[in-house]
Amino acid sequence: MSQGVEWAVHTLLNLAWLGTNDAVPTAALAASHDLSATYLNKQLQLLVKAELLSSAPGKRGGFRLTRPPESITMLDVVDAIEGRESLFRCAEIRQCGTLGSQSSAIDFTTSCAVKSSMARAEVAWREALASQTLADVKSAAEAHAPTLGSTVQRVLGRD
Amino acid sequence: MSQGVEWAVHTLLNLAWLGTNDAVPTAALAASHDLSATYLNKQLQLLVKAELLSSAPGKRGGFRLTRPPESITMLDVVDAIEGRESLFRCAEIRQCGTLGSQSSAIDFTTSCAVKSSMARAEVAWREALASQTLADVKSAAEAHAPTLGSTVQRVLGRD
DNA sequence: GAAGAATTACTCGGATACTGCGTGTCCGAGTGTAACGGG
DNA sequence: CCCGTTACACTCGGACACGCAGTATCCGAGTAATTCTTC
Repeated sequence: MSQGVEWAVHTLLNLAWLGTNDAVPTAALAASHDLSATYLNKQLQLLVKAELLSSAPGKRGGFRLTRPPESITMLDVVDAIEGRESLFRCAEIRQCGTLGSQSSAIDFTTSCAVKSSMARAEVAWREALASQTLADVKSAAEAHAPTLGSTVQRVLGRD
Repeated sequence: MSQGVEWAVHTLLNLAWLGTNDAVPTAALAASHDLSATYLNKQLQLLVKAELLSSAPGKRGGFRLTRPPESITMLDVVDAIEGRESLFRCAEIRQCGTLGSQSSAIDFTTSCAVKSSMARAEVAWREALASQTLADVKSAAEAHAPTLGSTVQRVLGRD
C-alpha cells in the first residue's frame, strides 16, 4: 500500500486540529512532518478530487477541510489516495488454458469462487476502515498527548 | 496485490481436486490455465517455502499438497506469496519535522494512532481470510460446476 | 531371467533481464494581496 | 481620504524524470526411471 496514505492521514489530522479557520499551504503542511512539499502536493490534489479538501490559490491560499472530521472515514482517505480499485483483481484465469476450454463443465456466468472469497475479506477490511472516522483517530492520539491540538495550532497557525 | 496470489490459489485448487495421488509438474499446472510455466514455478517455490506444497525432482516429479485442503486457509496462501508484511507500513512521520520535534507534547512510546487504526482494519481482513479454507472455496466452485473435479482429474491426471 | 551400472530424459531451483507503477521533482498558469497613483 | 489600477508574490496544478518491486525468462544441478550389459 502506498505510503501516501500515511502522509494524507497525518495531514488531515493536522488540519483537523487547526480547525477550519484558515487555509494552510502545502509547504507548511510538509514542513510539519518533514515531507517533500511537491510530492505531498500530489496527494493533496487527490484529496481535493475526492472532495475531502478544498484548495485556494493566491496569497494566503492553501488547503482546508471541506467537512468536519466526524464525517471523514479512513476508507474515504484510502480510496482517495489508492484509487477505489480492489486489492485483489481477478484476471479470470479459470477461463483460460486446457481447463478453461472445458467450458461444458464450468458455468462462467457465476462469479469466480476465488474472487468471491477474496472479496469477502476485502469487504471486512473496508467496513473496518469505514467504521473509523478521522475524529476517532484524532481522539485516540489526544488520549496520549492532550496538548497536541494546541501544539499544532502554534506550529501551523498562520498568525 | 500481486497477481501471483490468483495463480497460487487456482493451482492449489487443481491439486486439491486431483487428490494427493501423484505429483504434478509445473508445465501441466501452467497449461491448465495458460500461465507462464517459469513464472508459476516461482510462485510454487514460495508455496514450498511456506510448507503448503512439497516438491519432487526427477522424472514423474512435480508438486503435491502437504496437507488436506481443510487445513489450508486463504491467509496461508496470501502470506506465502505476499510475504507476511502488513499492507500499511508506518514510517513514523509523526516524529519528524516541526511537529515531531515538539516531543514535549507527544508521547512517542505509545503506538501511532494512525498505525493502530490501519492495523485494526488489517486484522479484520486477515481474520476473514483465515476463516476461509481452500476446501470452502473448492466447495463454492463445485456448487455451480459439479463435474469440475472429474474434469480436473481428466486434464491433469498423469495416466 | 535377474541384478546392477550407465544413460537418458525430465524435474526443480536459483541466477539473470525487463517493465510498469509508485516515488520524487520541476516549471508554468492563475489568483488574492498589497502597493501605488490619481481623483 | 477614498477608489481604481497596476504590479507582484505566492499559491496550486499538471507535465516531466528516476528507482525499485513485481513480472518474466533462461539455463544449470539433480534425480528417478529406463535401458543395456553382464552373469
